[in-house]
Amino acid sequence: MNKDERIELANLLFPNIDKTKEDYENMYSERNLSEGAMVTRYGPSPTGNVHLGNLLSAFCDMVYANQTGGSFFLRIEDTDQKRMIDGGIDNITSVLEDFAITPNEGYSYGGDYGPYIQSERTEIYQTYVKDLIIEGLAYPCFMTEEEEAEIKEEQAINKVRIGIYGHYAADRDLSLEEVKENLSNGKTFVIRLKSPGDPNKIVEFKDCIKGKLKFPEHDIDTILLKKDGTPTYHLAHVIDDHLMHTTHVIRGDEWVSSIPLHLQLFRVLGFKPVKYAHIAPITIKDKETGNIRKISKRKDPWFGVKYYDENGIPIEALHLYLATITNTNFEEWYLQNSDKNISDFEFSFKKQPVGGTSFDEDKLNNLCKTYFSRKSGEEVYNETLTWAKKHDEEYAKLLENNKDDMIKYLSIEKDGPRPRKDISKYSEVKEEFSYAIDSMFEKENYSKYDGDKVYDIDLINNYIDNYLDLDVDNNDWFNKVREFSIENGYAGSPKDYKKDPDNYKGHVGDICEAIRVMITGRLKSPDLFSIMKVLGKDRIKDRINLYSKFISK
RNA sequence: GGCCUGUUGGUGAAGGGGUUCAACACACCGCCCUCUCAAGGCGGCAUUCACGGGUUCAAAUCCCGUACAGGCUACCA
Repeated sequence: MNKDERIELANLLFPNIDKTKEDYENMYSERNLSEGAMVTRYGPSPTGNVHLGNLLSAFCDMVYANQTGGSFFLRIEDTDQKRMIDGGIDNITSVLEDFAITPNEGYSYGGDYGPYIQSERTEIYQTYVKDLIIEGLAYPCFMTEEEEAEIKEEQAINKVRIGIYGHYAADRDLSLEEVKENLSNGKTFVIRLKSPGDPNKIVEFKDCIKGKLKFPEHDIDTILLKKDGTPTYHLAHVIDDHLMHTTHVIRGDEWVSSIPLHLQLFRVLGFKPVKYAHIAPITIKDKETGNIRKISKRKDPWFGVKYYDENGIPIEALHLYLATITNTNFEEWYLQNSDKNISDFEFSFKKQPVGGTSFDEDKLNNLCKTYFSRKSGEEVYNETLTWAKKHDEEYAKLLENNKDDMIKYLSIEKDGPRPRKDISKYSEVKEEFSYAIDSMFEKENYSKYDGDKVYDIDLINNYIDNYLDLDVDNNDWFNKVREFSIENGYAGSPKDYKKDPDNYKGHVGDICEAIRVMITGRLKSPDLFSIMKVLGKDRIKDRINLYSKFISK
């Protein structure tokens, strides 16, 4: 076909397309950004639930765009109407919101480069394809899906490369007359790329994360426009990221084998290619088989996104985890910079893992503990309350009614360079601080105490009445306990006791243990004196009475 | 079948020819601190980097092969 024929063909195929690619080039002008600013995008398909892997890639998009003063946008990739699920799009935006991953622009966020949903961009794609046809770089293919499947089956049997290329691309050089005839016979068609690649040539390419990669040139006549006129991912990706002026495409590494195709499309369309950063999938070592596999929603609860909210894992702690798997040096940096947060860290593609990243639940847990340890008692209180309002209304009410006490308890051993590190989830607060709320303690009190010792109530009452002074500091308090111990036949320190156990009834620790169990109902607790201070003498006495009732039962 | 990619301790991983290169973190164990717990301190935990061969004076690091794992090979993304 000569050019005139191709123009006729293009008009025949796309009679309703009256814009030209120049119109769109002018419509979406270059972004006004400083040198080095990265424009990234998250392009989910509304075909299922969002999972951890999606979150990781969106997190990367956000972090790189933010730290370079660029832009991070959300684009809905809904070109496959068959796989759409109800509420899929709303689900995406609400998950992003819940996880504090905030695009600067995009679907439902606005911006100058929209529409940010591919189903509304069909005309744009068709305009570029029409141009490709005029240029002789694409053609209509009338092969049915069955015919194509047969070819591929035959290729598999003959052990040759699978795909529509070379002589398998039967409709590549149809004459205008043949096309017209097919059309008048009512045959449907797709538009294929007339790939200019030579598979004997090698394309070299540098991925921001994976480094140098080599592939044979792409020579398959990939489908650009489906039978229904909608684009395939490949075409939509290249056109959108060009028009939206994306600088870095960060995506899962299941896409690396498509790089030669995408690079070719950029060239054929006359676009400047984007930079690619392919991130490794999140994997897990299967306990049964010992194999590494992608994490799955069914087997691995943390893969689903609901898990975090339901279990009371703070979003910021999850961000911390995402940051540690995004850059392998983040963790060390964070531990050394207790006063800084994620936005102070400089992420780099060079420090991004190349192979699979394995999910490490222990590490997440530890990160959560570190997160809580760096929050003040009041912050922990507020966040826990917010969480409880959603998941445990009864407890939320108790928290609200006991705000002052609760904050005091949550603040124990929080100052200084080694803050307490005992909570890893909001859901643990209720259990960990079971002694903190009087009404709760009255109900549950000693039911959780699993020791078998019975403590001497008179002894402790004697101590409370005659020795306890809540207005002193921790050292003086403890010296007083020691004094009391010695006077009552207990050793002043565990060491003294160990030297000569027969000479003593026990040691200070036993006295403290008795007090601890009586006022908290447990053998382990944060600093005892701090708890006593919050309670005050009257409530301490109440609890001892409670204990006496408990043991007389 | 073809084309890519990966494989370092109980776990997550650093390191991409020599020089503390087998870092760091988590977990675990031991000791110390200590009224308990958490935290913290000290120490232990891969003589060796999937396996085989090659290049080199020198390899976890480069090359080839094998095994295993993952991805792609859709009118899905």
